[in-house]
Amino acid sequence: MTGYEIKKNIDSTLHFFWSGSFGSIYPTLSALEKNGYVTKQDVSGNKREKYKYFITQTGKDFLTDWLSDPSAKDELRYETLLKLFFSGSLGKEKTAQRIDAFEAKIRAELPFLEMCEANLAKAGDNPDHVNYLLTVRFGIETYNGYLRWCEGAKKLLEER
Amino acid sequence: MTGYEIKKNIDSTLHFFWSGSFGSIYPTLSALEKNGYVTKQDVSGNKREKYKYFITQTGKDFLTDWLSDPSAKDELRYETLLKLFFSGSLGKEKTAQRIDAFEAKIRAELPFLEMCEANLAKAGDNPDHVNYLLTVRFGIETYNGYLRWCEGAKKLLEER
DNA sequence: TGGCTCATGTAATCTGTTACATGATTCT
DNA sequence: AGAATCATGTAACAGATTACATGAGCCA
Repeated sequence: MTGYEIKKNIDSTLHFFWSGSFGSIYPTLSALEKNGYVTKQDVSGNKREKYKYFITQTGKDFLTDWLSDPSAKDELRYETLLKLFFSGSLGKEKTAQRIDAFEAKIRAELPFLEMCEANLAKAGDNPDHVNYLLTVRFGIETYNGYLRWCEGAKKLLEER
Repeated sequence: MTGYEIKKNIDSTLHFFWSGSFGSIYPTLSALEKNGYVTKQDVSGNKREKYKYFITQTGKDFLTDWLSDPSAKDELRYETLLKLFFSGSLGKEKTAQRIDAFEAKIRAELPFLEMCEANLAKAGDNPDHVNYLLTVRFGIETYNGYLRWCEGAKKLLEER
């Protein structure tokens, strides 16, 4: 893929749990090429400049090693919750409004994930599809957990 | 609180959705003092050096402003899922092992959250407690979502 | 007395984003 | 013709971690 295509792919398929900017993607691709993990190929033709990157055997070996290592760093920095944690002084009403806004955001994003799930459930022969489907379902289950929380949270605020 | 106490508190109560190292906490406290948001007080006595920080009115006003702004940046960088996404070549068995390991990690952390919930549900008069309880419940619901995903994921791998 | 926890802080480094800089191509 | 998208890349900056440096106090 090209750097631009990689960015597009991250933003669509991975965006639930990963992100990356051009400012990190292009320098990383250059570094990968310098280390022999990928090769760069000019596919501009007579059009504007455009370079596709291809993984090398060295790159594949390195990737396999990385995938084989089960250790993984999962980072969350959830400012929404940080604010909620310290918002006791804000009052119930405002807190409830925050929760509504959060709920709306989640509900707006769910259909996209469900569409991805439906598409991946159909095309099931490629072994990679199973993994794609698993990550999509992770997003769906997490979001459903969020929604359950919203429901309970609003109930709690009413009671107190 | 002292810088050390702040770190301890983050690691225990907030660690589900926030983190911070001494390398960021101490310089931040110095910056806050320089800007008049907190004051620093020597509470060493005849013991080893120890400084407590207290929020000023300027600090409280700034905090209220920050809390009142509903915009929040929620970041996730979930390497576990990133690896899963690209692990189609690893085979079903290894993938299932990964999921088991993830499930074990989550199950190990849940009792702590449930203990926090029980404690907070009891002491219910302080208005801040409601918010603490809400964040703990967020953790619990999210973790339950993860567990539901683990169950479904293992089923999917068996079927295919 | 040895090891863990308490306690403060800095320096080097790493990783990433935002904003900038540039311009072609395609769609309406 | 104008707007959106395609396409590459750099430079300045921001925010955080890790490792270092130091040492007191407490408990078994």
